[in-house]
Amino acid sequence: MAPYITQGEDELNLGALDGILDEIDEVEDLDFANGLSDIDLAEEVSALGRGPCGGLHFGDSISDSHSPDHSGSSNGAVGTSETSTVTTTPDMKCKDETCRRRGRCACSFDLGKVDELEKDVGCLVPEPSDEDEKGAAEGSRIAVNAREKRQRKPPQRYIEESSKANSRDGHKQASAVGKDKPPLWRQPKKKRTGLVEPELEDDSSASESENIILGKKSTKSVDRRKHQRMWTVGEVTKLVDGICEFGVGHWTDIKRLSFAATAYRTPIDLRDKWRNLLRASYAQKPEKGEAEQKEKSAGRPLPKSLLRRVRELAALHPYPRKTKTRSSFFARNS
DNA sequence: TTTAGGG
DNA sequence: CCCTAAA
Repeated sequence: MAPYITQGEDELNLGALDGILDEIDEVEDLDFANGLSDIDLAEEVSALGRGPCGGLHFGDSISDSHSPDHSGSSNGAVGTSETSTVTTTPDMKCKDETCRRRGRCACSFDLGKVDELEKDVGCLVPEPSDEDEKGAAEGSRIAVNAREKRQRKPPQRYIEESSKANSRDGHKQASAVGKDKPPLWRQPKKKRTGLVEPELEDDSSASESENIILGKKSTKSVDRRKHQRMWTVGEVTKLVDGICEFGVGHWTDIKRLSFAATAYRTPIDLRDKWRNLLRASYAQKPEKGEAEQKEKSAGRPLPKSLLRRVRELAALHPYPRKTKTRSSFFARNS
């Protein structure tokens, strides 16, 4: 094969690699979905099965099965049928928001639009995206290459950051350069790991690859984005699902359930992603022009269903919890 | 400790 | 994504 990447690379390859890296992640995800890793596939299926916040869920307790706290009531009990659902829910831990949120579940468009949903689903599972196909083809080859490279790649981490940090702020970042503290951005302390944390997805592939991009010749434009893990549709789906289930706040709960298997992606990340999603959704909502939408979608095409759900949730609550609508609670009580 | 907001 | 302030 062609010696794609060798040791003595220059900025030339860096540029190409940059674009490639992006695809690598996708490829990885795809591979998993193809059957290499059941977990990812399961996630996709689960998310899809539920569709819009528990619209069609079958009894698949694939990944959500382990919900000790909520006693699996969130397993689609919401959208199952607008009738009982919570009959056997012994408000063991239902404080107020959680219970209420679950009951309401802003997604009301699902049932009426099953047809559309089905279409979206169909295009989502089998072939995530037309782009991916291309990426998969040359991505697989690259993946191997990249893997080899990252293996022998020295632990060269934030050399530049140290000097920069020193010059800039010199907060506590400077300490974590290359000494004892490994560059683990967010070491999963396994502290509150009540449930098993397989960490199977924690292949340091993406993280390491990122390093390559941050070559020293990157000048000084890489301050905070040490590593950027790309959010795939599956992740976003899960995120939206979790938000729909537990509510907009409660990132911890969402992380514990929907993202229990995902080592990275701390609650804060979830929140950030949600914010970005809101931005995207809001930017796209008023615009009916297809041209602009197309451009936006070009980067990271989100399934229509996903966007719809985001819009729904966004419409329900701006970003942070609104007024909590506590008035309604009181009104009902009195 | 978690959430919210800003960079 | 990272950091900081407030609950």
